Amino acid sequence: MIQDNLYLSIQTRYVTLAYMSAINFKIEKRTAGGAGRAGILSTPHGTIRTPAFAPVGTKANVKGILPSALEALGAEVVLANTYHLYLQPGEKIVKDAGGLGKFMGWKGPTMTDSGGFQVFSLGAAFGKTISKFTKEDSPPEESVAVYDEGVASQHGQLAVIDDEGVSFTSHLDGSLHRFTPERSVEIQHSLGADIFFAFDECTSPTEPYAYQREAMERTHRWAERSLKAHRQNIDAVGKQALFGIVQGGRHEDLRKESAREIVRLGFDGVGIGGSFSKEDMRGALSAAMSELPEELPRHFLGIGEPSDILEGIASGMDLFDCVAATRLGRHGSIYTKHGLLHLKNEKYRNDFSALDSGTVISGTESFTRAYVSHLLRSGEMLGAVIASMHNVGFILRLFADARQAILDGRFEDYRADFIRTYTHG
RNA sequence: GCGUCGGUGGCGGAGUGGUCAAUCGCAACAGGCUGUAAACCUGUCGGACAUAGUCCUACGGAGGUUCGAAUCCUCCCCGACGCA
Repeated sequence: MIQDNLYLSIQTRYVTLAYMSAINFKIEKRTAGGAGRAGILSTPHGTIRTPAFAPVGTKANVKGILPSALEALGAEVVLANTYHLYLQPGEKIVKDAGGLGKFMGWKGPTMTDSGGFQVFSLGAAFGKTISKFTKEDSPPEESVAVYDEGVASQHGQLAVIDDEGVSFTSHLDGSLHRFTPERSVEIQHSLGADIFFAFDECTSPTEPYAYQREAMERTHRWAERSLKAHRQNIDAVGKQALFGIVQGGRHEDLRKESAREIVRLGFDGVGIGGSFSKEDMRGALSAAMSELPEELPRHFLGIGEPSDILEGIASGMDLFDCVAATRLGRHGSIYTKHGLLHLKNEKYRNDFSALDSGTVISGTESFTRAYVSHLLRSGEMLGAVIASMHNVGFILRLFADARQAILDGRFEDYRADFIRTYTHG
């Protein structure tokens, strides 16, 4: 431990001399015999106790949840999206408002994703069943297109990649736009989040190895260009930290290679990206982790569901973000310690029990399943609000409990207990 | 009382001689959702047989015309409107 701290301080000094990182990360405790850790991440807008969950607020709002409620639920950081804010209202508005946090009324730390994921979701995954996670048994060619033909480009997608960057067709009005790594950095400087990500290419798991390598190498070149663009803005360097993103699909050799390269480039932190099939996540993750230095904070992009979160924490991930909590809630499903539950189902119409008995979630204590079921059925937005709050609160509680378990030296027990109850409730 | 227009599956509402167990919307029932093109999407939705498919019962009621009727004719019941 003493050696670790010494190593850390040397690293910190080195980084300080070189770039004056806007953030500082300190590991407090590690899981016994495992890779997991609890730490403190200091940012210009406050500290984040890790492992931590960043509720996703794509368009500078966490759907259905006021910042004050978010704070009460225990959130310490939120993540917004470059692509969406660039299109609407435009990054200048956000900058003029005083930055993302001020604009949205959130006092704590913020993050922005680079728009890289949209290269995927509006590109390779466009109109297909592929998403952040892909099921092996649903081949993409059987997918149903749900997009507006008039908006789609002749490629059948809204984003087309070349080595220099990506051309986008706006999903809002069909207008043509272009992102490059430099442009993404420039926009994210305007958005002003404490932590932001390098522009990357997220690939579909259905792509062959050769393409996974090609995309990974492109992501690396983009990473280097992103860093260069960032460092040219001295003002931003002191206020914002830049995370590079590890890609490489499901291939462990690519994941290792990518992790080494992203680390070599000298980012303030590392994001693990990608679209997975359930089976591939663990292998890809552990391969990448094996190449990462302890002292860099690690963000597991787009994860996740409770079991995946615990898997990530056990593997040594520090930060997570995911739309599932809000989306599931908005669509009528809630997390409980016994698993996911569809509140719109008939059996909850007269279920006057708590949303998840025994789990106290700030602001939702007085609502019953029957009440929220009624609100959801009748299309009242309060139903979506309560369910979203509940889910975000549930996930934040999971993180808080997991963190405490790490500090208490009983993380694996906690994880096993949670999973047992959650999947066999 | 006379006249006109109507009565279709839980609701709204298409269909106006065969390709109709009947387009579509809503509701209902279930499923999906992991760096948000998502307050969204998908499936089922008369009954029976596990499915394909087959059979049964159905378009206010009863008759009739026809090879064949939700669709045409007659009478009856009900509704809206108009005239007395």
